[in-house]
Amino acid sequence: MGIDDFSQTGLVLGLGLSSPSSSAAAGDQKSKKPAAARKKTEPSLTLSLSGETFDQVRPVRKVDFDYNKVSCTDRQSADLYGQDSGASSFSNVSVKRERETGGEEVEIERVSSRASDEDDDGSNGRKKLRLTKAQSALLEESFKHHSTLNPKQKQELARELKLRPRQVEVWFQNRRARTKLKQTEVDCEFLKKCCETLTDENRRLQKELQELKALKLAQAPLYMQLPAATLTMCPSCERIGAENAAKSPFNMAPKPHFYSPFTNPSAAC
DNA sequence: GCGGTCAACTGGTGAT
DNA sequence: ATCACCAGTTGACCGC
Repeated sequence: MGIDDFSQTGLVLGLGLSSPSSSAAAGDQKSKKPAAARKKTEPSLTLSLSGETFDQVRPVRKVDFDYNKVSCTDRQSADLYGQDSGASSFSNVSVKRERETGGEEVEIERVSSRASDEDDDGSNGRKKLRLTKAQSALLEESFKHHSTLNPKQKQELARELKLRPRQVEVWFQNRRARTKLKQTEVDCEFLKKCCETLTDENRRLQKELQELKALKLAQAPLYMQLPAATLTMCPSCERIGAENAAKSPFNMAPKPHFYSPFTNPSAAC
């Protein structure tokens, strides 16, 4: 008996938790204490018309009691609400989703021996929810308009998508994280390029500096080409130094006047 | 089998 | 105290 067979009955068999509070969705709003909230809830088995009890579906935690609802959605709503509203949250049946060539998604039921084993010891690994294309599209569309949701928007979106508000909240959190990561990668690339550009510029300027130094050295008087250690500053050279500076090919700041120990300082001054 | 993706979780933090 | 958000992590699933 496959999902389709279930679906054709128009009934939903739900294994979940009945919260003492108004609804699981409302309890989920208090996201800071999900574990505690779950511990307060009671496992329940529900049978209802399809599409009525999606908000009872709870995520699976490895150490938590299996409070997943066992439900099947009808084929008409499979495209939008196909998986999490039931199929992907099966506690004893895992559902493999395959994409047909036309892009339409099909759900293939298969028995999971692991899930069966988990049933034996009462524990369960969490099942992977895959949002349908329609659900993702709607979430993306909503994300375009506002990257964060207020509680009302969250409730409304969850109702539209037939997901729990917590799932919508998680999707937005992860979506923001992905956006941020993507932006970080873009920034990183940009900074890399900046770094390369600056490195090239630095290299070019260093080279230019070397050339200017070489040029300056070539055009400097003989005494200026002598090592600095062999030069002594003339104590009374202000005027002459300034003149020399004015004659400098680089015409920079006035240079102090140096004289060679090999020349006569008094003659120079 | 392995790596990537992503829903879901945990623990921390700041705002109210 | 409660809530929303975030960073980091986990685990299921999928394609190769």
